[in-house]
Amino acid sequence: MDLFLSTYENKLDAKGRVSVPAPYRSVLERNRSPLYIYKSLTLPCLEGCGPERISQIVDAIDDMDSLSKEAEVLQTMLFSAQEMKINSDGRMLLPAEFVEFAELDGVALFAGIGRSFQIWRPDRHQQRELESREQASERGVPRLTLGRRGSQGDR
Amino acid sequence: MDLFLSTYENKLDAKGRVSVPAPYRSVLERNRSPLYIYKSLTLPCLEGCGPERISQIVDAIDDMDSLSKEAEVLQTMLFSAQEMKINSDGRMLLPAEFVEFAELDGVALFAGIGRSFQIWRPDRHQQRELESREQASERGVPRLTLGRRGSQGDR
DNA sequence: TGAATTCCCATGATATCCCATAAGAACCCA
DNA sequence: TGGGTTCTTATGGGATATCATGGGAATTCA
Repeated sequence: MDLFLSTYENKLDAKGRVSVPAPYRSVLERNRSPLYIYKSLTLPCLEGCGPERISQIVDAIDDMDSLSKEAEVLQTMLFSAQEMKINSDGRMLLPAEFVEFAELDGVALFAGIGRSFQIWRPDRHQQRELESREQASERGVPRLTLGRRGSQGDR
Repeated sequence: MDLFLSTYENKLDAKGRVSVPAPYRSVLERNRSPLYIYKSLTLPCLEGCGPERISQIVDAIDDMDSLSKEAEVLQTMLFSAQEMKINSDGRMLLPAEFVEFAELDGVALFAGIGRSFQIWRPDRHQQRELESREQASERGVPRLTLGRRGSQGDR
């Protein structure tokens, strides 16, 4: 079970370098996966993932009318995505465009959410967590069905 | 996983020369693929791809009634297509017709969308990205609930 | 012969690599 | 349990290689 979990705050230096948290790195290395980063479609943060997610998007586009609005939306994810080179020190170089998009300023917060992770400006992330917890207590928690998927068709 | 991703803004000089982004070049070189450029059917931009994509289009046309209007429309993609020579500096020469079609003016924006890429006039492309992001936040991301495909997605 | 195109080289910016240091965490041995 | 040692990880600085791009010479074609 190779998943991205937990949160880490690492420094972003003037050159745009950040250390990728070691646990994330070892997930990627175990799978010999390169790392892809792209701008979130709906949130002011970056998303990181392995190649499976990227090829899901590519395949999804091929399966739909390639001239539709929906396909265009998915293409937006692709052309914001970059394969990141992680150097021997375990760092990657965030291009200026990414830094600006997430409005990072010296610190990058990595938040693992399973098969992918997000990169946030720390104060923004904290605010988002607060909002989510408020919503949970006001409107209740979304239904969480944890049955085994696949073996027995649930749903 | 040889895909065209990310965006790059390169200069288009008076001679019509543009650098093909190095990552795109290495995708093509790895596959020993020549590069084809053609005019988009529906958008004011150019499209670039390798030979597989071209033959996909050819096959798609062969599968339809070759005398139909639809086939005729798709055929216009093909006869606008040109194989581009990439010189030793990694640049290609965009014919005036292409430059005019995409209304390029000194800068060419390359946007990788998986198995192909597009070449835009930067302001136009930014507009397009904005629209897609609006649509995504209003109507949500198109069915990215693409559960796990197959059993093990890797490679 | 003139225009267009290909080839070659120079340059600056930027990314990539390498080494050094420091803080923490894990470890070991008494 | 405590104290010291070794590894791993994060981070800073500087050297090197790569890439985009401008200019000009050589070549081709009409």
